[in-house]
Amino acid sequence: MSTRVDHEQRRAQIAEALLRIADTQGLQAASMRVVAAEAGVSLRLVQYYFHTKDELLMDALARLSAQLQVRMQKWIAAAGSPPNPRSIVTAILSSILPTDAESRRITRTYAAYYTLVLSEPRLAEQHGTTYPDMLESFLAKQIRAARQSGDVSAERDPELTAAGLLAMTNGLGSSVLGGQRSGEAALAVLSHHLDELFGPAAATDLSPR
Amino acid sequence: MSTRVDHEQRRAQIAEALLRIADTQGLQAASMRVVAAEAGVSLRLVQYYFHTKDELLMDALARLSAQLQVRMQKWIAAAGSPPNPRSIVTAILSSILPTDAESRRITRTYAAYYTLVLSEPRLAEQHGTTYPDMLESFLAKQIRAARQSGDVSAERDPELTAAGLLAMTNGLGSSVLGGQRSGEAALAVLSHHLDELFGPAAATDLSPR
DNA sequence: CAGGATCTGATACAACCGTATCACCAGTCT
DNA sequence: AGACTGGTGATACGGTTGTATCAGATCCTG
Repeated sequence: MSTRVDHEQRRAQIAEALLRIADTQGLQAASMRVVAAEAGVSLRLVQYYFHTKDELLMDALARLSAQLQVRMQKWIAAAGSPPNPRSIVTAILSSILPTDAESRRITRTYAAYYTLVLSEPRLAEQHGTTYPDMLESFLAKQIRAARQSGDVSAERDPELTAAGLLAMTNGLGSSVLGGQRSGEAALAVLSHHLDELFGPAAATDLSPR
Repeated sequence: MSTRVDHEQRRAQIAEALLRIADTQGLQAASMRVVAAEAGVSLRLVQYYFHTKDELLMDALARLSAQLQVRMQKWIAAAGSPPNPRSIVTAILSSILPTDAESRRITRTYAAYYTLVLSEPRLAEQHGTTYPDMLESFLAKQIRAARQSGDVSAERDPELTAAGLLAMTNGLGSSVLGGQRSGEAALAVLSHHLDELFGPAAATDLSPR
């Protein structure tokens, strides 16, 4: 059971290279050879650690998804103490919006995967497609809590509202990536809708640390 | 100035074939040869009418954009007489949502182009990127009118609200394409938010004719 | 009717793709 | 010590890509 090098580390090194290329040049530019060059290894090595390209693609996607989850956790944790539904919802949605370098990278890379999933739906099943649903119901739970405490009007349906907010955030992200508006402008749109959903209340602190 | 065949018709025939492939298999599957086969012509002919692949890609995108505009016009016209801001906004947004075969085709094809634009931003300038901005300000105008007639709360900023609604609709469209929810479910989310924006009033008639 | 523009077919090209193969080196285990 | 396995390099294979070239049709115009 002895290995000269750390497999996991090597796989990470290569997968990260793939993600870097997907971010800057799109997935269609990420050939095995280009990935190998970006990672600073030989083509053979890429083949050795990932028997097929699909395997590499899937592994990298899993890592990307993990990175996003870590980021969201960080933003939620920094959402203010004690955490209330509003700050949690605000933190989650803001963390998805491409406003800083990291989120822009993640969002752009996800977008690169998006069309791949559209033309190859089998990939969706393989990867945790259930994840966005979990996120949506988590948001709905927060909104329901806020509604019971009177911070949100009783007329709002929690599920529909959560779905709408998440979709809006994704749509805003797309427009930022497409260069149609700045990250700050997108955040302003989101904030306006959150102000309207919850009371016109408090200041909106953002970003962790 | 004599031509045996109608150039425009031939170009349309080929470009339509490209769009059909982009819809069903994604843009990366739309090679010159495949497009030629789909259009039922020889590879040489495709090259003859479109000197380069970029030219074909751009021409097809322009046609797609025109198709969407026609569809939106049709929906607006059928939005009810006399048209009021609410019905117009509802018509526009619903027409974008992938609920029927045509809109699903258009949305999916647009999505196929999306990542292409991300990795090759120069394409965006070439194409009418100003179009979504026009749409957004048109929506804002409708909302401002509804605000002045008292149908929309004065606290709503027309521009921010319009941007949010459009982004939400785009985001909902993405989730439908991704198989996360049905077109009807997306429409329910949108309707809920429109009900909340305008009064809880009238029935929501949709789809033309 | 000759001549030139318009249109179409067949085929070639160099580059790149994902994947596979063959050979070799360096450690570990029996 | 010797066989075996994990890790690595160089190179080749068949296929597909966008584009180019050479040839031959078909038709309008002078």
